[in-house]
Amino acid sequence: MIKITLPDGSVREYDKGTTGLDIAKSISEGLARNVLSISVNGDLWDLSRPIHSDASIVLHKWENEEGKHAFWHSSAHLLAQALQELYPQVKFGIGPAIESGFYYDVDFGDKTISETELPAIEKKMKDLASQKFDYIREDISKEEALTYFGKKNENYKTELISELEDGTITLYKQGNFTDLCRGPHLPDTSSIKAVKLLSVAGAYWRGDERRKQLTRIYGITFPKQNLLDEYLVFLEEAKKRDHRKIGKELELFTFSAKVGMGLPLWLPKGAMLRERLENFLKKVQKQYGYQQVVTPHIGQKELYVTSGHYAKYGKDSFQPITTPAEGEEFLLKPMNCPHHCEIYKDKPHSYKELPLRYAEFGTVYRYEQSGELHGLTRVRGFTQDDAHIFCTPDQLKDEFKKVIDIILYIFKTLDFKNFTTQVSLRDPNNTEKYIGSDENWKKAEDAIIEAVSEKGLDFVVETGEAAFYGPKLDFMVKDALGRKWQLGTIQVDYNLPERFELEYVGADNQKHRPVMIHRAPFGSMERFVAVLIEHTAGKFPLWLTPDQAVVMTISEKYDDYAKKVLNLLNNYDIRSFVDDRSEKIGRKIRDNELKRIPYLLIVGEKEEETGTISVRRQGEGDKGSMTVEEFVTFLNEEVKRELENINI
RNA sequence: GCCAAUGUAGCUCAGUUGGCCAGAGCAGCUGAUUUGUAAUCAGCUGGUCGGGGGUUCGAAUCCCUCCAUUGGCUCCA
Repeated sequence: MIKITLPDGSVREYDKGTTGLDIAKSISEGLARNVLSISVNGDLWDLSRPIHSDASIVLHKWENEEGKHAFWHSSAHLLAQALQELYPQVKFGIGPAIESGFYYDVDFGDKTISETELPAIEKKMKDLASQKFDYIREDISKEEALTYFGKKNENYKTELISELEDGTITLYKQGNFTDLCRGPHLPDTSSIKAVKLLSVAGAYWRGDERRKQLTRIYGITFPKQNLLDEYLVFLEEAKKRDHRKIGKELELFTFSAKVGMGLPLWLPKGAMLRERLENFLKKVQKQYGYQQVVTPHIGQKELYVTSGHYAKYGKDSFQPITTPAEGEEFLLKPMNCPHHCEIYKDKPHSYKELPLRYAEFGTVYRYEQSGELHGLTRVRGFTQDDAHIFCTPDQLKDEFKKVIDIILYIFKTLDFKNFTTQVSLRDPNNTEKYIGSDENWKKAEDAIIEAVSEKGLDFVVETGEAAFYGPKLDFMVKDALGRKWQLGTIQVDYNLPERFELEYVGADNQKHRPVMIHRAPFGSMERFVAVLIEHTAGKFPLWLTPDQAVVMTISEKYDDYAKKVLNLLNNYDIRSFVDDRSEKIGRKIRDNELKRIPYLLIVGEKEEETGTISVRRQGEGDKGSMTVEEFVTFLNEEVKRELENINI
């Protein structure tokens, strides 16, 4: 007998060689029906794998990430099995579970596959699933594995195997499909009830663009049809929140093929929104001792040679602008920092002046690959809410922490609750990708980790993700479809001060080198607005929204009164307009609701007689009537509430 | 840049075994209506069917190419 410890601490005895499924059955029939995988002493196992010694276990169901993972991983194998039957020539790459579903990368040889073929593959998957194939685990040696896959000409598999350590390799088999796999898997295919293949895409083998591009098929599966239905509804809802769609509906921005792809054109309402965001941040930054500066959109090539950007990105950037006579070369600026370094160099600095904080809403231009462009989130010309802090090494950590405060304040004000933070460090095995000394990198990386830890942020560390001149802390927020975007960023930089030979005179009357912090709380106005749109579905906070109120007339008899109301609102700085179309009030309500105008003000006979307005809140309905002054107070209090949850 | 797909009026979309002057709803314009809490009625305007080339007696429809967009991959200072 062996002792099995359950998550609640209770211990049960089982025969040696019992399985996860046996344990589940011994607890309850319902659990046995729903359990998908098991952790044995912290390792993920199949439910059918015999347990030979004492262990503590956790059973995973659909509701657990581990359970879903096993389910989708097994589904990827099912997809592969279906592909093998339908397209015998196919060769397999890898097929993992992902955050929502799974994919399989396959090589169809000369054949191309299109999405029109997906329904047939789905059908085959469902057929196979209902045949209840067991997922059978098998241990073999590396040599045997190489021979086995070699015989089948599975060159992607043999490449993977040859890189594995010598020893035992596990295979999983269901029906006549066998795959190299660590597992774990479901006991059998029958629990996969609902299948949806979502898209076909190209994906380079092992993520290397120099290697062959395989066909990736994305899919998702569920143990019940209604879960799939719900997921498809979610996808539809997410589409409605897409910032590209809402941006068009609310007339915030547009693109023109004639102006150029990836170059956003901000329409009046979008420009208004953006301006308010800028003013909001300027106000916060003023309190933190930032000073606004302004620099041009181009700079001499030499500037970027000095900064190191030219060597790193010159070939992949917009190419230099040349002058007619003198043959000078200028680059569109890809970053503001070199310009700000030159501002710093305008005069000598004393340690008493530091930290110096130069801020600029600086528009930069980067050549992004055409296939990368995506609405406002990935563009070729964008405005960073940039600033560079020049400080002494002693001041670095405190300054870094203050920047974190600004970012958290902004996220809180705009109700971004589900952000993640990522510390990006240099790849120690690939240091030639970066500039600067090992010593400076260490100092910079330590400073970030200390500051972030002291701030109590919950962060993940990614090595190899640093900027080429320094490590960074990024704040990531998801869009409506769950795609992660980097918004705020803070970067520590010892290198540019050296390259630009920046100095200050210390208390010891000696020259010293300052440290630089690059930071952008929004990241870029474009991307930030995009994510804000998706978060709010276009219902912006009252303080930010382009139009706060609309005055709607019952009939044209009340046009004059409506204009009086509008004048009053203007006097109180309420952003508003009149809807005096010859339409019924129901129609005006509908149209302005759809335009996400927060307050709909109705004026007719009653209101004119009593000198009031009838107030309706977007999405909520009638709020009764009040005087314009009362409404202004009411609205201003709401704005105050939106902005006051922050104490700097 | 690569793989796959899409592109018909300002917007959403019909229209493919190739065949009468290419359609609808919404938006816009004109007129009627003077309206009380999510769509008033009528008329009209609007498209070189993404651009170019080809096949054909005939192309929105088939082929080639370019452009743009979408979903991914690679990249992201």
